[in-house]
Amino acid sequence: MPFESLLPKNWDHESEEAPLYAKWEHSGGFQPQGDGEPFAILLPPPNASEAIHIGNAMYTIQDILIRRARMQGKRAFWIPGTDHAGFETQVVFEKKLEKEGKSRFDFDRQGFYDAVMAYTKDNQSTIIAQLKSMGFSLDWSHLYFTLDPKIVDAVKASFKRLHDDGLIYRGERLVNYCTKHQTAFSDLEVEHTETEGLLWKLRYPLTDGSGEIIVATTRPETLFGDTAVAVHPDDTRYSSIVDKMVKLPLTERTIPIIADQMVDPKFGTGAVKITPAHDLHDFEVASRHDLPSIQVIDLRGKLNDNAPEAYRGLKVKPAREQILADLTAQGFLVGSSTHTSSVATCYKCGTVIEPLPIPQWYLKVRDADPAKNLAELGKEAVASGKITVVPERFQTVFLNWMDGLRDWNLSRQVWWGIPIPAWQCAQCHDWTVTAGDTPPRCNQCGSHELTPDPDVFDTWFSSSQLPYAVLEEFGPEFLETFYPHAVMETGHDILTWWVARMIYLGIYLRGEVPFKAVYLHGMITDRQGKKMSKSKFNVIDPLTITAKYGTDALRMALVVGNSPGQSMAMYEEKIRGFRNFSNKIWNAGRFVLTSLEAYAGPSFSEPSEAGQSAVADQLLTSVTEATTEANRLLDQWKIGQAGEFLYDYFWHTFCDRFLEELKPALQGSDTAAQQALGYSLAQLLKLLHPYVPYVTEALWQHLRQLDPQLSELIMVADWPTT
RNA sequence: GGGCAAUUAGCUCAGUUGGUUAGAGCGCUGCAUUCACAUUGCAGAGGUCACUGGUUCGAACCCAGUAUUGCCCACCA
Repeated sequence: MPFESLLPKNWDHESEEAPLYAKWEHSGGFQPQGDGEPFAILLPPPNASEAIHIGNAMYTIQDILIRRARMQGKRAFWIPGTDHAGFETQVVFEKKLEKEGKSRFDFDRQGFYDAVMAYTKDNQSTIIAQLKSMGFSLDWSHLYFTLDPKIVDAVKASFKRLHDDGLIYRGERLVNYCTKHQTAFSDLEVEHTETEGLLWKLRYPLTDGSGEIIVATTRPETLFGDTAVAVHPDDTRYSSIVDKMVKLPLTERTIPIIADQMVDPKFGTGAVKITPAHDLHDFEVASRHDLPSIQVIDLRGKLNDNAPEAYRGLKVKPAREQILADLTAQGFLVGSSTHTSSVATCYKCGTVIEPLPIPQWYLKVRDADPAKNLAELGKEAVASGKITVVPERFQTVFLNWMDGLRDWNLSRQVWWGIPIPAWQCAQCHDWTVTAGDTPPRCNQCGSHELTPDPDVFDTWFSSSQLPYAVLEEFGPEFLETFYPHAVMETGHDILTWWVARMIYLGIYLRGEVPFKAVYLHGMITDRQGKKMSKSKFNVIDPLTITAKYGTDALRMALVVGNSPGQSMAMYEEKIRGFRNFSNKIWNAGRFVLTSLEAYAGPSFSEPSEAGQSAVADQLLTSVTEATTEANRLLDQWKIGQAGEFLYDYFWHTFCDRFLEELKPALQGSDTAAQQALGYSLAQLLKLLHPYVPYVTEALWQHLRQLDPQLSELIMVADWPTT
């Protein structure tokens, strides 16, 4: 059949893409094949309960890496999965409930969990379909979900092991607590925002009647939790009254004046009230001076029974107003001044974080024993080059981060997630940790009165174990073969949340780095360089784009003109340009196909002998050079540059120059020139295939009709080398 | 307060580690249509490479500093 009538003038992505994907998937080529070098990439799991967003479209980089590896004959294994995204999903789900006039408290705990599970599973099929439509060559026969029983078991077993090794402990300290979401957070989940506030000066009279001390505070409502007033040891203004007692306003309680280095004599009045239960500094001062701690704010952000009756049950803000009014009335308020400070807020809802004394499970990141020093183990892996970081500058970011690493709070007061396998004894209050099974008795005193910890793990604790937990889920031979993974490709924004934790947990728990390289891409922004967010109405939905311009166009637009770690603007005109490129490839292919319709020469899979045409010879040389250049860039992780190079080469050298110059040869019977042309096209399609898989595969299928020796799919064709 | 990045054409950005006249896409100007592709081709205009010094035979690139923007980290009550 003549190609001319067979092939439409324009690349028809709409009708071509889905059948091609089905063909790939059914071929089994997405699964690791043969016995080449193992090359695994774990898909950073998208949130199962959300639709795909433009950030997920950046998985294109992984697809490019995996498709090239596959063509290079490696055992390419790209592992798909979805994330239960504990807290994130619970927030979304609760918002949905709120719209229905319900809350999670309308469910019992299991009922709620089941409802979220159903909701999540429901959405999961949507996101899988969306990932497929992006052309991603993921091995769907090995799909994981972060709450798969085996993964859950692995996470609990790790917790037990870390606990037994002394790296997990029950920390009695202040935690970052969001009173709206009713859960604690790690330091990472707290955002600091500059806020203009007031600094009040309060008069605390000395009990011996010899005077008073004026303290400066931004939080007068915590006054009932004060257990001391602190001044700097060298501050001569106060040296004579250190160790004297003062009477706490609005109460009958007396507290001491103490001296501590922490106090900045130049700030405020040089005297600060110490509220160990509600301030991180004060907590430390209290532990140095052995001061008691009195909690006056409860988990809902209201004053509790430790406050005088008049204030109990008031939320922080009204309580503050009431207390200030009373202090003023009784002459304790000396004055106030404006004051800018950075206030800790919940990264999700913006509620001011309340530091509260709640015991939680912590992972100890430093230890005197080098074999247990997680922070140093992680550092060493990167510093020594066992893990390559791309771009390089993030290596410094990583190392600096590890230097400042602090113990990690693993507990979340959330219902959706993996329950922490710990039980508290009603008798001795000690904790018994297992790998999941309910313990028969308390490890400490043998009592049978055990209560399970109601908390769940921080999602990142489980996701940080995915590199091995997922492989183990598939079977021990997978861990054996594919660990460590070839590369972890993700956004630079989660270097600290996720990548760092995967590294040190992988090294400690499995004795080897989880991946050999980390590739960090930048964030996608709108044309003005602003972050995309639903509330700004500047989001680009990847599926709308692919429907309009084709998947290949979006894929090119995402990687070309971008370098790792650098944020990148995305807008429609840019994508349109790459739609034109898809079409250019299509038409170049169409032209070659129609020109060679009657071709009966040697296969296109090998370069021809020296041809009769000088132009054909130049073409072969040129394609060889282009192949070298593309490989050189790709070997240096320069995916964007390689893409741009191939774009430019194909369009302006192959098409504009060689196709034009070879037109005369195609009219005649210069078989050598024709073979050179067919060969060159095949090579270029292969080089382009990881970037624009659909249009290249579509053409390849037609090219095979001229040359049955070509592989069945370009997806598994031999990668061009020189 | 500390750290990291960015600053190159009207716009969005590359620039392969110091080497001729600094590149691309979009936009703009002019020309071309029975030609694989107008989702095209050819030609062209457009840049003091943020600024100031320094190193060098030679700097967009290296060094020191300045400015602006963005991001990350940080417990000043």
